[in-house]
Amino acid sequence: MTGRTGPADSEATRKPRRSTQQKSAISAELSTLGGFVSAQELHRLLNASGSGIGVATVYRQLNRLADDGEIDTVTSPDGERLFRSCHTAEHHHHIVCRQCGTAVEISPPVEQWLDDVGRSNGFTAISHTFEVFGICADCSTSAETS
Amino acid sequence: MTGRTGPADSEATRKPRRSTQQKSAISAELSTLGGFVSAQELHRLLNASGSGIGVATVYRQLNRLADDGEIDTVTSPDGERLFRSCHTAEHHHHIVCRQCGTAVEISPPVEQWLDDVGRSNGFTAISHTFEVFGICADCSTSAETS
DNA sequence: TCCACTAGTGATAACGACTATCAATAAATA
DNA sequence: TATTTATTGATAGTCGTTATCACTAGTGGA
Repeated sequence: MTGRTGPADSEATRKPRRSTQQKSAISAELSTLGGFVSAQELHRLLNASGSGIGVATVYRQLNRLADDGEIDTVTSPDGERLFRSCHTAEHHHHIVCRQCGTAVEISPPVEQWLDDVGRSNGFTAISHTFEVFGICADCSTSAETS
Repeated sequence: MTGRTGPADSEATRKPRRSTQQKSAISAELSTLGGFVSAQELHRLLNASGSGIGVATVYRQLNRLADDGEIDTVTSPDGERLFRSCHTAEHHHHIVCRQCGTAVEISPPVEQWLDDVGRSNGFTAISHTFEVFGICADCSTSAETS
């Protein structure tokens, strides 16, 4: 016991969360982009526009935002994690453009199905990833005319 | 023109393929294991049982086997690739035990659905990953009784 | 308003998975 | 058996991501 009063963890698990310029810059950039971006790319973009945010901070904030459910994450085919600001809190999936990161939300008919399959095979604590990549209409037309 | 006769690429793209002890050892270990393993783990196991196979070789063979469709690959939630010998050549998915790597083949009702969704959103060249992880019956019971 | 406290930052080292390099080795073929 | 060259293995390098740690800057109280 330290004797400090403290905010007595308002939510389930207390998490101080202090608002900083970097955090705002990151979320801002993320929402103006719209599509999915890698942490590396985001870091590059942020520094290109002047702010001297470090890589570590980008990763930190991105992870935190993801934990808090404020952004969506996806793992690209080559193992890189991609992020995008998302407003739907509930579980959903995307079809993501390999080229520009544009994403459309989809709801594949697998959630219920998965439960059944898991149960009937004796599996518990089931988690799943369903990620779809493709080339969006814009990118495929611009590729043709080049 | 080198003048060599050569096998005139029997398949689509010619690929010499020479049979080596290492390759056999790797596929053997893979099929006795049964479940999914990471390249690193496989390398560890192989060296534990005497053979002095290098990491590079493990990765090379694993990649080659995967390319040839002789083994299945899956990407774990933390980005590591897992391999297992598989006999079904056609496209399918698995539900994999996070603990022991045991896998059951599943065929989620998404293949056709995906086509439709992709088309209706203007996406082409669609690829998808659908990976399910859980704890198998064996592992969950052994965890209880510990 | 000033201060103490500490979450958050940033530079960089470290880490882990994976790949490239390259001399040496060992299958296949003549 | 000799020749050719695919394959190997040790190792350095790449790349994404995280840990470390001294320092900076929100925040709440005096």
